[in-house]
Amino acid sequence: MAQDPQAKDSHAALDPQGKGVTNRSDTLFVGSLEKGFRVLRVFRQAQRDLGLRDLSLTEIAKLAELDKSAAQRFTNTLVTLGYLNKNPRTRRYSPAIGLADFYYTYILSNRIAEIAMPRMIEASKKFDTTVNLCELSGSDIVYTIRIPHEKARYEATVPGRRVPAFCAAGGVVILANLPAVERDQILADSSFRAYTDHTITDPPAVRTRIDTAREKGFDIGESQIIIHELSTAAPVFNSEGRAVAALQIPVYQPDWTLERTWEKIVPLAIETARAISYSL
Amino acid sequence: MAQDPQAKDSHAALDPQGKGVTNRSDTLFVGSLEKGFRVLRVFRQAQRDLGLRDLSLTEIAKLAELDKSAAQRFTNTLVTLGYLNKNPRTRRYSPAIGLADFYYTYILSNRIAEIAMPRMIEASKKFDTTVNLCELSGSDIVYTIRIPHEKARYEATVPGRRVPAFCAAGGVVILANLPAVERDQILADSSFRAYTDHTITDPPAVRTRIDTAREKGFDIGESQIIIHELSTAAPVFNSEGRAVAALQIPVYQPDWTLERTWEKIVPLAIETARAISYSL
DNA sequence: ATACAGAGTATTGAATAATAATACTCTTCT
DNA sequence: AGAAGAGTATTATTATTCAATACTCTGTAT
Repeated sequence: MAQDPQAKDSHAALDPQGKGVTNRSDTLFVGSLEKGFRVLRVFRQAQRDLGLRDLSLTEIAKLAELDKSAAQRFTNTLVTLGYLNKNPRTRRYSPAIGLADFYYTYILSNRIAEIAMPRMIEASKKFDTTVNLCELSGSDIVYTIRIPHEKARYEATVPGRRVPAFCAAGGVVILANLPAVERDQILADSSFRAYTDHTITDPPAVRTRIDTAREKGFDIGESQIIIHELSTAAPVFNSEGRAVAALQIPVYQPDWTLERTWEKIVPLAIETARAISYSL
Repeated sequence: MAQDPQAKDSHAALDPQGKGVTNRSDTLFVGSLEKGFRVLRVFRQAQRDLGLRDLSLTEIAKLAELDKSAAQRFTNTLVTLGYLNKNPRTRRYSPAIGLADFYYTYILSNRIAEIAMPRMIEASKKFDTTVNLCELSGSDIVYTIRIPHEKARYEATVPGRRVPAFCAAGGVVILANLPAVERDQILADSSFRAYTDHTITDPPAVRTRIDTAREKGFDIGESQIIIHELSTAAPVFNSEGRAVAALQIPVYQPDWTLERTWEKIVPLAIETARAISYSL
């Protein structure tokens, strides 16, 4: 099941276009810190593009665009801090368990996730489906909470996954309910790359999809990222009426038809999203 | 349900007692990188101890033991990189979605988690229970994969959570199957703090519990970390026979009695852990 | 077996880039 | 309205990061 032609999760610029914030060349920008993070990021890239679970020093240096000495210093530091493992036999580096701390820190600071969690668990039991929460990050969405039920492809079940907002149902419903300027900016920053043969990448078609999602209050993506996946999403609003997240429920053909999805899943997604919104 | 007297997740030294690896004072240790991470870690501590979801610059400076200038530089850098949010109104900082990337990176590099995931999903459906995978990190265990079913306390459902190995069922079964020297070292590093009135903290009693777990091949903790929780765990071994993880299933009294847990949950945990082990 | 290439590790002087002090501005509370 | 506290911007100083280099190890090929 499921196919996705080594589709790179978009990633690139997390940079939250500085609200008067300092930029990369300021004296207040600590370059060493960025280099350290660059080393960590390289592992995600290597996984995606090369299918590698670990990396040698020279590979890290190459991918992170650091010289050998710098790579040496940063890997050593990261190992000492518990964020990278070093296999003493192979001398290769891999991500370490310490990295999980950051996700925990983020999620625990996230009121939306906290409020959503019990409702998502409940919703997932209704039809034994996966239920996800996602939010916007640059022009991607990131899955923050996942209640997995289907045995989908591994990456598709892990929180922290990034996919382009324009083609993911969760992204579409968030974009649909954002102020126009923000939406336009994000679409301008998006590269409309296809994940499957069915991915809607034509900009006018993408806009139509978004407009429809705004009118109807939900979106269904058919094989947009994973083939045979019907991805239903509804927006979550905070108390100021801003679309801050999306509740997304994927189901798979042929177990689920489009009709049954409309009938059962759409109302569940909308209702759950609404319940979360009311509590925010 | 559930109580836990503001029990600090232990955290402290991630430091994987350097295997000939450089230490903190080497020229190969980049201090700026550590300071940056110290700022991020402070948020977890603040959550735990102060219940704060966001922090002011001065609070960060105090907690991270940095002067105001340093705090300023590091927060600015982290905001630019997308790892902290800054609320322009309140000027307070909070963890940002970018942090979720690291968990994803780690989990995708983790063969055990990948193999465990589908079996855990299956197992969770058997009795509609939560199923977790955890591994050792210093003297803690960290939950790496969680399939939540019960509406337990929020923190208890989030991957990345840390609890002391000595009192968590998952920790006990891992410790039980580690080489004696390693086990002794970890116990020596542990601070036997109680989470509940029922937590077994007496060192000889802890050792007895561990020995029993080794003999029987599983452990059940009764209200060890959360009251009314019956926590069942079984060890996962890699192909060299090393205990690399634990499969843990929590159920709650009075829905579940100790007897039914023995009868239903223990075999499920053991069987699932074994199935994972065979595939490693 | 031996030699060679490639990769990883350790050391060091140089200077860049991080630092800490300080002055300035804004906010908030009395 | 004024004062205190917090956040921001700027600067000279020097400690810390840096990159070059030499050394050691590992594994492969001859």
